[in-house]
Amino acid sequence: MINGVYECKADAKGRVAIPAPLKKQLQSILDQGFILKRSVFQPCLELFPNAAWKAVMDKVGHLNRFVKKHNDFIRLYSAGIKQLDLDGNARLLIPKDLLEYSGIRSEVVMASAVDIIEIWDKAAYETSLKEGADNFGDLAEEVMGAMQFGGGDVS
Amino acid sequence: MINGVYECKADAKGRVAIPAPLKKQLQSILDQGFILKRSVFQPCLELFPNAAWKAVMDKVGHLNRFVKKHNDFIRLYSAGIKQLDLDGNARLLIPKDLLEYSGIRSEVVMASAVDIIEIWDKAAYETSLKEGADNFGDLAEEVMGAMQFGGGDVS
DNA sequence: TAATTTGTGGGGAAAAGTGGGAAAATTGAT
DNA sequence: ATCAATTTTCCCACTTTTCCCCACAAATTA
Repeated sequence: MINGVYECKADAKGRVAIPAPLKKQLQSILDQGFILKRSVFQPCLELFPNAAWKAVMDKVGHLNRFVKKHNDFIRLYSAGIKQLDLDGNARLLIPKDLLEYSGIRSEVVMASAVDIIEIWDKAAYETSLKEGADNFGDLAEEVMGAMQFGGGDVS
Repeated sequence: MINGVYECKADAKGRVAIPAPLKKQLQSILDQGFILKRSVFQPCLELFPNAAWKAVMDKVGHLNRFVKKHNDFIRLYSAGIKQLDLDGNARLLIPKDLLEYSGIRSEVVMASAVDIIEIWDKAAYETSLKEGADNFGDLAEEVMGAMQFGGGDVS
């Protein structure tokens, strides 16, 4: 479980340093490599620690390739996957095609999402938060159902 | 359960001392760390004692990120999350992005909300109280009206 | 008034972030 | 096949920020 949302910067070469607090949380698995890929729903990137990626692949591995939709899903979901290691300064080098897909130029947001990290262009991130806030109440109720927050109110 | 609303100040570095009465209530968990994050609906911050946060994450951790609404919920709810510890003087160091989001410069209000603490810029807090006061009667009736209180009536 | 607790501010060491450039590798052209 | 040109990778050094500690001011209590 990873916790933390941090702003950082990409340099002209597409290198992004992992913010220190996140780096600390990932310390034990930093050298095990990562998978970087497009997000399914949003114009952002997803960074999977290798173990988290394996967990996903376990599930994908149980799909039936003789079912066309399964086969299609596997191909589409795997599109643009890159295996990455960090450089000596714990920076990710984001490939050009993924920079373009995510719209990342300089200002970047790294946002934990349970067991992976979403990597956003800052402006795109803020936009998506603003758009989502309007009906967050309905969303929370639908997604979390009877979940008990403080006083029955998700503030 | 945390009680009380207190005013305090942020210094030029974004450090906020926890008022003594609150500190007393939290004494046993001060050293267990906190989660600080944006509130979704209001321009204020939410401070979760670690235990309270874990309770939330137990549920969020079971969501399925292949469901778009789940994915959206996670991102919206996680906005601005930071893991924090107190410094040697029991002060919180509020990160720059959260200072900006909350509009906090100097005057701060810490308001308990059941098991978390809301942290407001004082002016923003007063404004939100004024706006809320107009229809507070209706709101109270709507939220609390249907609830069964223990012995007798609520008048 | 003295003593203790609470609140406030600042300085300096250490870590993190940032950028540039050299070495290595790849590509392409002659 | 060799050399030049471009890209990629790696490493180093500088700048900025953060964190930790100490010291003082204010307020509360004895």
